[in-house]
Amino acid sequence: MNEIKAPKGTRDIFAPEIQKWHNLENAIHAYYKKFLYQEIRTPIFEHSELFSRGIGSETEIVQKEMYTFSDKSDRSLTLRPENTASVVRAVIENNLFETLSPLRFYYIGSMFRYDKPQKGRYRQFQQFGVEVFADDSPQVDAEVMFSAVDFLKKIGIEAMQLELNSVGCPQCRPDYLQVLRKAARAQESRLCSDCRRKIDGNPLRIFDCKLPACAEVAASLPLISDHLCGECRDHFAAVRETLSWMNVSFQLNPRLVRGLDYYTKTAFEITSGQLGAQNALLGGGRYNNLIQELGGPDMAAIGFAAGMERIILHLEQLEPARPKTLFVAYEDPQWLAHAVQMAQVLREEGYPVYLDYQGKNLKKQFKKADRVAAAFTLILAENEIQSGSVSIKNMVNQEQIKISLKELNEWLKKNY
RNA sequence: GUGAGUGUAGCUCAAUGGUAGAGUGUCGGAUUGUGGAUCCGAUCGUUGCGGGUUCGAAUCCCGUCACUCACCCCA
Repeated sequence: MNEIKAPKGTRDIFAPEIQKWHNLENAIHAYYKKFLYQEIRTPIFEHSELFSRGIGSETEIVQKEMYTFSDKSDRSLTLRPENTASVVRAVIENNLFETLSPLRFYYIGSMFRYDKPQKGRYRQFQQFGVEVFADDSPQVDAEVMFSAVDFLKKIGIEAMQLELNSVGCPQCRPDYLQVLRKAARAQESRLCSDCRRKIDGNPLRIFDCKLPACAEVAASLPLISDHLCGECRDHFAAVRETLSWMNVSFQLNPRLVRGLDYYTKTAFEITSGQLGAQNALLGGGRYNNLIQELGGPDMAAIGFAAGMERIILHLEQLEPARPKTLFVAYEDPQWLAHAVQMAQVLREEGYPVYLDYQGKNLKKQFKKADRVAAAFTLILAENEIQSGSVSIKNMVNQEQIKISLKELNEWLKKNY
């Protein structure tokens, strides 16, 4: 069998699951309007350089996970692995600082990463996210986190945890990393080979190692929280205080690291125990230097991105929410024209209507009506046509009545 | 990139190395204006793919691909 299948890590979404996606998308649009966010749609692919400069050329994502290709003019393009860099690019390119206010955006769309698929992780996956520009207030950080938690609660997710950290800024992080490297190197012999490599690369990752020996070493390593500069420390304190005003509970996690280089100060993640190994539902933070690095003004920003497949995994299976359907049946092909016209009229009135063009006899058509879960079947036959009426059978309780066509609309209004 | 498990009918799954099956679904029928239930009948497969061992392979071995889960990383 060499039939063509969906590429590894991609999937088809259809009924009944598609209903969850509609619900989730609608909820996002509705919820974020309340905070004056506006939707932004950016291209699915960008110049590769946007991501290597934006996300960081040394990150795992840029190093090994990008879908990069050359187009026919030899431009290096990349399917977006995340959307923040694109949004920043769009805001700069279109001078949105000058024209839109407030500078708050949300997006919904596909991202692409060449990862090995497993539960909750795909090569093409959907994220929604928000970005707030031009405000360095700690209250904005808190509001963004509140909205994330509140939104997830409103769509029915309870079992989640907000984890919070400050990853410092260009003033304090380099100093901290030096201290950390030094401390790690002092205990290098006790670390696994993986962690030894991390010392020079990204020493923060040592905190993630699950080996007991490494965890023991990690417990003794200095924490960023003790090495923040005055500004970062004040900002972080204000963020936590605001969260408590807002009644948002959180867990401080001094080991929380983000996989993208652009984060400064606030970093956060919402995790869930129900997801298996890929337990991050949503992650984000502040990125006060990215806009300038991508050629824009010196402007603060904060945002997050959420994995929609992972959210969908948490949503209860819905009843197939098919709207109540009207089925138009005709006893003999000679009445097909009447049936078609009736369907047109009913659809014009707003009802979902189905009829079976290959219906050979009523028995078959009723079977079809049953399969499409029709609520009512409208029957046209010689009897009805001649008297200018229609028979209506309630498919649930099997009651059947005959009414004149003039009364049909009225009847539907009452009984549909 | 690394590791483990699983690949049999559209779907869920059986079959000690000896003729590939069941349930479900689909289609047809149980007399001509009526579905679901029941009954009867039909349809359904290169056992993921390619090699090897064997008189004989769905079954054992090797390879490969896909799916699932985990490592890694992340949403």
